[in-house]
Amino acid sequence: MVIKPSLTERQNQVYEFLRSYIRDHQKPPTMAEIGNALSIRSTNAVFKFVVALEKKGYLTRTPRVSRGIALTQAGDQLSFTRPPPLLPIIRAARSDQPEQLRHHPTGALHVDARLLGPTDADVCLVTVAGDDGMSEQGIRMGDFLIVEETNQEQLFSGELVAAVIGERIMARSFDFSRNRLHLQPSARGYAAESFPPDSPGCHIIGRVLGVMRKL
Amino acid sequence: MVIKPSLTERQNQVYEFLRSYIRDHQKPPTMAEIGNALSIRSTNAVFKFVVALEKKGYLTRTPRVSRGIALTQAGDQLSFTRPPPLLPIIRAARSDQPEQLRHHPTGALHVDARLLGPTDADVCLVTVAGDDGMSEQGIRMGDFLIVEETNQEQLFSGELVAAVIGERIMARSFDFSRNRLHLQPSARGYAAESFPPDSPGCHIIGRVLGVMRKL
DNA sequence: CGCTATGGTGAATATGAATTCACCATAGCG
DNA sequence: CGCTATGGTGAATTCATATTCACCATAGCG
Repeated sequence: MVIKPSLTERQNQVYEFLRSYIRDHQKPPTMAEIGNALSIRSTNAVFKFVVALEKKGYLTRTPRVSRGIALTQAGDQLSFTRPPPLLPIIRAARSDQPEQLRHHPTGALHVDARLLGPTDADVCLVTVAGDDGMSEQGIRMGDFLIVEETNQEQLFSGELVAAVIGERIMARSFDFSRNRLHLQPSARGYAAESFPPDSPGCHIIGRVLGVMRKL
Repeated sequence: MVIKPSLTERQNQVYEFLRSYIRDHQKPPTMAEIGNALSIRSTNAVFKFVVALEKKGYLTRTPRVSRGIALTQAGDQLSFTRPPPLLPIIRAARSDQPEQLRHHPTGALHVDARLLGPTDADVCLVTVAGDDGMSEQGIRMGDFLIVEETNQEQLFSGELVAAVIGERIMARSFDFSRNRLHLQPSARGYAAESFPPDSPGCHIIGRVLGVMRKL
């Protein structure tokens, strides 16, 4: 078991116990329960561990409240406690009618928040329709792309983006230069495409945060 | 708001409050907190609601334990889609000690049941440690593989499997012929490996059901 | 050596919280 | 009408839990 930075062996044990207890019971343990698990007879010793972990930022307490312990983000609780968001799967639409995209989801999948990372934007899933020339990026036909919906101004050159080109959704490497939008596939044999800003033939959905595939 | 079978309006309100409180606080509320939210001044009234909900199977209590309420699966299924399973992320272990694998998860991620498909076996996640020669399959370094834990007899030739070879976990195409186990990478330049059955140098974790990647 | 951090025991204390008791109001029903 | 289920008040009681106090042992360090 990896010991977290600045935690002693024993503090780490307490921390790991908190994680497993919360996962199993859907609520934090009491001081006595912690002590019981780690063979500490005095709740005082446990209390001091909890305070130490709080000081180091691994948890927060609500004083004088039973089971008042909550693990912090730093301590990595999001993934196993909060139910993961349900992301809509959007289907292709014509690039000159991008508003249509969000209104006709074909389904939805739960995606763990840790695959999303910190983002305030809406996130959706798009399916890769065909072999779209991104095999070098490990993207294949049928994959789901996790897409953070951003507008063009928030993107950096070289980022992987999902875009509607014509009536197809594809993944492309993004580049904006010489006042034109360049969308490049990763594989040879596929043509890069280039559009003027606000071209009706091309609509950027957003940044690709991840990929999911069912075999 | 849809009222669940056999719940009164008020009982339903209590139940919905429990759900939202647990979602927001990662722990169940106290009687007083419930009463507070629903403008019930007497904890006794709240207590009677909780007992009623317990009797109807919407929750279970741990008597005389603070925050001893736990919502049941039954109540969950009626009210919202089941939270996706939380799969442990297992780390490399030596192939001659495969039992060790499950006992030291390094974390866990929620994975939508639709990516898993129908399976009764245990499913876990493994991380792809390095470029392991499966780029033709769209598998890259750092990817999570969704692995259905199966033993060798249940596998078919040509299936993609995850295996512990030496101390590394890798994805390989599975083939059993001439009384030997053949594990082939997809890319040229990587050697296929071949083992006798039950070789201590190789342990099959199971069939790869899917892939997840965070960029 | 004295000083400090860590990890502990055991008991006392105060507050949090579940549970019980007594009693009330309203609505539906045979 | 009397009966029962539901929903409620307020206070008392008892157990659970957090927090504090006093004191101890060990190891590393200047």
